[in-house]
Amino acid sequence: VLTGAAAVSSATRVKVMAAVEELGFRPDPSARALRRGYGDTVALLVGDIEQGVYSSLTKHVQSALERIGLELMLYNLGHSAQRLESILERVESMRLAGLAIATSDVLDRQAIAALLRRANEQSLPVFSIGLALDEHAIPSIIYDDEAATRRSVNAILQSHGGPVAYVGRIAGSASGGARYRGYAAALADHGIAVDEALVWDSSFRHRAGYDSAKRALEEGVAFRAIQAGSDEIAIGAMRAIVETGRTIPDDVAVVGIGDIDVSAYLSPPLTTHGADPAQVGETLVEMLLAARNGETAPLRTVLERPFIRRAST
Amino acid sequence: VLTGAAAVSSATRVKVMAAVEELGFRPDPSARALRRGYGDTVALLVGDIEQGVYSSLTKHVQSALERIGLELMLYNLGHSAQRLESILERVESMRLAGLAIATSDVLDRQAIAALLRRANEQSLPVFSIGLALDEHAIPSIIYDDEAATRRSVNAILQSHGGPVAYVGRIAGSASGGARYRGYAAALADHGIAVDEALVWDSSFRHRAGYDSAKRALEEGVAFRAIQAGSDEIAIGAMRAIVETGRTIPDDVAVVGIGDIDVSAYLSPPLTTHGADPAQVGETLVEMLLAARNGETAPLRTVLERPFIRRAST
DNA sequence: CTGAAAGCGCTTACAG
DNA sequence: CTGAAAGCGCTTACAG
Repeated sequence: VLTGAAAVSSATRVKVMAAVEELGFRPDPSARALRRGYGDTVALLVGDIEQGVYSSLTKHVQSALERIGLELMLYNLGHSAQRLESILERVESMRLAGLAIATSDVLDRQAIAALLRRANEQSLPVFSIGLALDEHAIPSIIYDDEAATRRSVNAILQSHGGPVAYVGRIAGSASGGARYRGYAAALADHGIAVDEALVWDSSFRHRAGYDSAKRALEEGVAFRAIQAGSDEIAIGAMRAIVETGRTIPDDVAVVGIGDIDVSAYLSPPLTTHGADPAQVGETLVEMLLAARNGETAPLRTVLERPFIRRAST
Repeated sequence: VLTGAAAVSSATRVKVMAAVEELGFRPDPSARALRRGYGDTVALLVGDIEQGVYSSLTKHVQSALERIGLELMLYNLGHSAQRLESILERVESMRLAGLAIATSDVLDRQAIAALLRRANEQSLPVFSIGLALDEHAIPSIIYDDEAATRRSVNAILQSHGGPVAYVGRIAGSASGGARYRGYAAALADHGIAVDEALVWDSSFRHRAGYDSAKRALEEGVAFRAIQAGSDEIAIGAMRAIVETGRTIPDDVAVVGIGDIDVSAYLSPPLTTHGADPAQVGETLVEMLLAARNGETAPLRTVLERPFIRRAST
């Protein structure tokens, strides 16, 4: 009766359901997982739960999963490829209902191979959030980051002029790369060549944005605006700008990407590109349900980022 | 050999271990949980994963658990008592290795009763982080928030004078309450009575701090400094202060509590009280190990918050 | 010290 | 349509 798999008379069904109600019967998840081969927990591997974009993603994914009766097991990658391998190994014996990897880090061949092995050998549904892995037949939910920064850098060039610097062309970050390409494309739209002195690598954290901008300012590099690779980077850069006696946006305009909670409450509030974690959670759930029913979900879902103009530009 | 429970000759042990190595044998977690009655996953229930203090806590708890071979299952309470009940019900059948509740919300009798039932009936180790439940025999890891705000408000009164306002005496929040008591105690230390016009309730979010401060400023309430109930609240209040043309700290000094990542990169950087999530993770693991071995861990662990002075005071 | 049996709570085929 | 058996992969007692 409970699995709905067998033909049962409605009289029996009613009796069974009454007993379920009376006894408060709940199928045992461990026993069910043991017998079925898969349970009701989904592993979510995030780049860094301390970053605003990942914590809000986690919140929405968890509540979306909960709505269809699934549990969320959380792993923090800490942007380490080595940790990914060890987590995949741990997870191997776990009879998961699904695995979602949410990181902007480019995965090396080995890591992708490990993911694919897991997906195929165990017929475990694997999904990617933020990183396009659809070429590897892994359904992916991504943002069009290149279009986003291209749009904002074009807007800055028109309203404030140049030069525009880019902070956060993070080595080994896919979204860092896409965001940088959008920046370069916007410059090309205006017939401007990329000046390597105005492109600064960094990690995704506040400190990285602060350090990059501080160094450039101290070295006397001239720029009218900054497009950052994340809101955290932008916030760090803003601090460096203010600390060295400059004003935002009059001396330097700043644009982030991600729209974390705090961005609207900075002084000045940060112009940025929004995200839609609730939509990501919904899409992931749809993909899980499709995989469960043996249907094919679209391999690539692309979400647009709304451009949010605030006083930092 | 693997459980270490039986007497085995060393020759056999070696042969078994060799086979384990060769075959890459890993005990099946579902089967083990089914037979033992408990598995290797710990449920962590957090107040709101989007708040910086909870995301860094989650990160450190996960990595501490991982070190002793445990998995973390995450639930977001969203500061809702109703959600707590439904999560406890879900979790009932899950054969958990432990359950940790991390929220600053005061739990009502019913919720505490549900927690205790779970702990006793199923002999499930239950722990509390941030909320003192040691009176109910639930081991608790807490910060001395009252001492923290008492110290900072005393420091402000000496360096900047008064009046000092308090934002975030959150209805139904234990830490909001403790932090408010510290504020009131510091005023008493200076022979000052609490002025209800200077105490503003709010939730823990940026918007709440912004709204409270904005309203007070527009109504012409005079104050020289603000002690906030969290860093997020402080950030919201800072925005309202700057927006209405005042300067921090010259017109209004601001102190937060929690030391979230962004606080050091604000303009001006926020004076606040630190946290030690790594220590919380370690302590939780010790408590879990003690419970597993039938030992008694201390029922109450109190962590001190370091006072971090930055330019907002 | 070794080996085999019982049983955790389910689901899935199968006999009636 | 109903009922009972087999088996998922372990751990724990028990017989030898």
